[in-house]
Amino acid sequence: MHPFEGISEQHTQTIMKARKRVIEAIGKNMGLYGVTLSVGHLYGMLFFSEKPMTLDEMGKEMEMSKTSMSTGVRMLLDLKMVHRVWEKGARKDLYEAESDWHQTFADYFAIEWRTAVEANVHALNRSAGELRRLLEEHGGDEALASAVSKDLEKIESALSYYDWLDRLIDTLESGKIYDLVPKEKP
Amino acid sequence: MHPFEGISEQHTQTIMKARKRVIEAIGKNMGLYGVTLSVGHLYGMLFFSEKPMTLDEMGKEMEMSKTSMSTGVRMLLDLKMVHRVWEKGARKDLYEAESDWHQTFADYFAIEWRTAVEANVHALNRSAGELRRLLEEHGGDEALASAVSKDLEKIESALSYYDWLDRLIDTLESGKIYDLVPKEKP
DNA sequence: AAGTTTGTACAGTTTTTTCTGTACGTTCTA
DNA sequence: TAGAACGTACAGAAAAAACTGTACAAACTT
Repeated sequence: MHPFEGISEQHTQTIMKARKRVIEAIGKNMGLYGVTLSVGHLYGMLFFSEKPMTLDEMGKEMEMSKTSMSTGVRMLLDLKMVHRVWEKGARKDLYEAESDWHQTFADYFAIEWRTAVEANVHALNRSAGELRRLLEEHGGDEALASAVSKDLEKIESALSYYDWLDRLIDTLESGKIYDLVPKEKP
Repeated sequence: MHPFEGISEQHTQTIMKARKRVIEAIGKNMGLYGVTLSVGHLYGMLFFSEKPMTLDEMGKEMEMSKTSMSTGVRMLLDLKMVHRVWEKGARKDLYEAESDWHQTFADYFAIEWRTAVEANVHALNRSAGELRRLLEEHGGDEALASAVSKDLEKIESALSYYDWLDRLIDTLESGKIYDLVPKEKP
């Protein structure tokens, strides 16, 4: 990261310091996306890099092993926070940070939260089915019916929440969210 | 967790199995809220418990130390996923899972994401200020102006995103989100 | 086809996090 | 006011994770 040809040492320092503050902040808060401090830092670095970077360049800049860069980049790729870039006759793979953070946010939900919703809904439906069957077959048993009904209520309430969450994620994924909450300040 | 008085062993098994599946799924996916598998599991357990639980009861049920229950509960309290319950002349503290998951979801953003937004915005503004000053004072320097402008653009784009995210969180916190994405299926 | 170069799998090490047991301050009981 | 019970701070042990170096397969160069 020395893109500052023709710029004095002092001004370079100022720019680097400004960048570093932001990178640090980003890195620290990317725990919300389930990534390490160092992976967050890697993203921040790529965010400011004006040209796509290779694994070797990242490793040098971060003072970390190439292996770590490889796994770090893969995580960021999975989250769609980074994408591979093609360049004429390039030997090495090149990576670039996704700069549209609205998109990144939406992707995160479409990828991670959607998966969780599906897994939970699956479990909830399965259990709800079993409980409903129990209720059908032994509905006469007062104590049983009462206990099962309580659980079923909780499960149904959870399912209703996930239904809503799923629709919320839909609006993020489709971009319809920007009709509801506009990008530009009202 | 043996609320099943007057229910046969076999039916108790069925209910427990249904619960366990859900608790497991919940626990597994609560990593999205930044908590451990075991804390997620604790939450799931509380979710199905029909009466509020004490730390000792949780420890017994989870087969974990009371200390772990204490710290686990505090995390869940911080996330507002669990709240303390008052009971007539109770020696021990009692805790209960927040059952409104819409609220839990909203609180999570209001608590964790809002904090992150604020920290990042702070850093971005600070750095933007420094860069703008640099630009004002040495705008004549072609190379400098070009480099600084690129960084400023990125920062401003990020700030614009955070402004949007902040407003999105507002709609979650105020409940206005349910006008935009209704709880009930359309 | 031989020789490089590149990215990643894997095993081992280091670091971090999670969990436990003890100790102690606080609050309730008698 | 003495005694017991409760919750948590803290330090150490156990478990999990992050990170590194080596080794190797795939792709490219010549």
